Amino acid sequence: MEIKKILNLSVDCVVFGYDTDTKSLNVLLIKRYLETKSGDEVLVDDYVLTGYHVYENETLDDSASRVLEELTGLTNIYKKQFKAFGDPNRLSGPKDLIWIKNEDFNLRTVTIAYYFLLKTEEVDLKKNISKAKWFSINELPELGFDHEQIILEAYEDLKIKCLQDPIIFELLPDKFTINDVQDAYQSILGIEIDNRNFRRKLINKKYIVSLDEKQVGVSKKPAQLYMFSKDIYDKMFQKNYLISI
Amino acid sequence: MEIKKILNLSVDCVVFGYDTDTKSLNVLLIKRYLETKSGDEVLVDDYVLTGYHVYENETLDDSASRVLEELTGLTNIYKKQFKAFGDPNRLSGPKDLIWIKNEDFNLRTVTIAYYFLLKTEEVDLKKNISKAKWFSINELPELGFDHEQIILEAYEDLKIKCLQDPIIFELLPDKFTINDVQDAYQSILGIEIDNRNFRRKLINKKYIVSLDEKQVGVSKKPAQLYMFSKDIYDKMFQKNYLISI
DNA sequence: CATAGTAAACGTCAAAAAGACGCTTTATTT
DNA sequence: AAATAAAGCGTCTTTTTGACGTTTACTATG
Repeated sequence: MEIKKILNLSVDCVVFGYDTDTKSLNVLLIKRYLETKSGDEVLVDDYVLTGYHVYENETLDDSASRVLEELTGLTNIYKKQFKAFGDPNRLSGPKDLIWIKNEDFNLRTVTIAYYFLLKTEEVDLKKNISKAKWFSINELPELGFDHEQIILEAYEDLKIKCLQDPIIFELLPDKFTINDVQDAYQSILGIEIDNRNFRRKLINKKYIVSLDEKQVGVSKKPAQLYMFSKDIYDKMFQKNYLISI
Repeated sequence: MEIKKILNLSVDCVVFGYDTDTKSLNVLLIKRYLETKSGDEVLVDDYVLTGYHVYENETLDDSASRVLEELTGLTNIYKKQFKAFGDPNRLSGPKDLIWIKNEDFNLRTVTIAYYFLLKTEEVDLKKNISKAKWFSINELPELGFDHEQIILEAYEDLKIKCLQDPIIFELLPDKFTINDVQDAYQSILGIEIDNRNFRRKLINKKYIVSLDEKQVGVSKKPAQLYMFSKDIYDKMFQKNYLISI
């Protein structure tokens, strides 16, 4: 009995990494390989998201976590399933080329897209065999398939989510300064914030905990370090709905 | 060549309808039919969401819209794709029964779940062949498959979305009173709101437009009618991001 | 036709949050 | 020791929110 897939299911991962030094929100992308029908390998000058088939006995969430772990070695990273992409022709490409990792290139492929939030520094790219590279969200390279659209939709979702939940702290180191937080908001949202008002607002949050530590190795006045207490946050907001339409 | 699907793709639609009279948020569900292997039809005492296979040349969005139109006759209804459900065993059920509409019952089925927002009164259930019925979100019947989970996740998403965007007006008639809006929020969010403060706040929004009309046929002082101006709203909020973490 | 009843609609005051902006402090570099 | 530059504090005003008392306008009823 010949088995023929008529549908292919994958996950794609938009890995967001924030870099505190450059104040840049980055996306982790991999160089795309193609091979011709004759089997020669061809390097195509574009990038794609990491993604892979969903295994037979795997949940979608597990699949996304697996893909991330294979690429970065990281587990327990903030993850959000944000949209499914499944246009009938979404993977159409050069007809004589077949994506090396995907023998089902000509099938309809539905992908469940996730995004992850982590610190750029957390990922050790050198130990990776793959041609992974960070790109600023503002300077994306040529992207294969519909991956630019996927990234931009992830970014939109992230921006909105940023304003509702304290996910900014997923992107920042455990110990951060008030200005780190402000910079992250400014960079991600593309806005300017008054430092003095922002400071006051943030310091007054009970879940922003002042540490007995200051920055070291800075060439100006070292700033106070803080941490985010998820415990306190969760206790404060066990369902607080505020109408703000 | 035998063709065997190893994966089944469907959309499921959570149709939310708000009833201004009963102040209840309802979900449209259909009685589930099963048939045994011998071909007898059996009525199972539970309900399911409307959903169907995604056709070969159809986008996911189109598929959801088609399913809604087949059930309700309605088009151009607020629609949101909110999550994909694809656990390997998510459609497991009684082994000797096969869902009448789904010959792929034993396959892994990934469903892209949408919710729709409309007015309960808008749907004429009588002209429907299907056994569709409205249920209050607070009094759901026994549900088949994982559809209770899907509904509850849709509801959670709706509650959050409600607080960000003016989607409440998708659930209300074109002409409504201030109290209608308050009732809808209270019912959907399960909260109490002070009428005088809510009133002030809502009336001050430029996109809440007072009409030259009042309620008719009420046995008390008839209330002023208002409408929601999407035009004005859109002009006001062409990206206003407010940090409120 | 007056009156009672009820929901609609308006108003006030205080507390809290947001916005704008000036000034001081402190560690480091020169 | 002075200069520098970012960190950090303070003040004043405006806006928003929250709590709650009062008035108005329509229908129903006697």
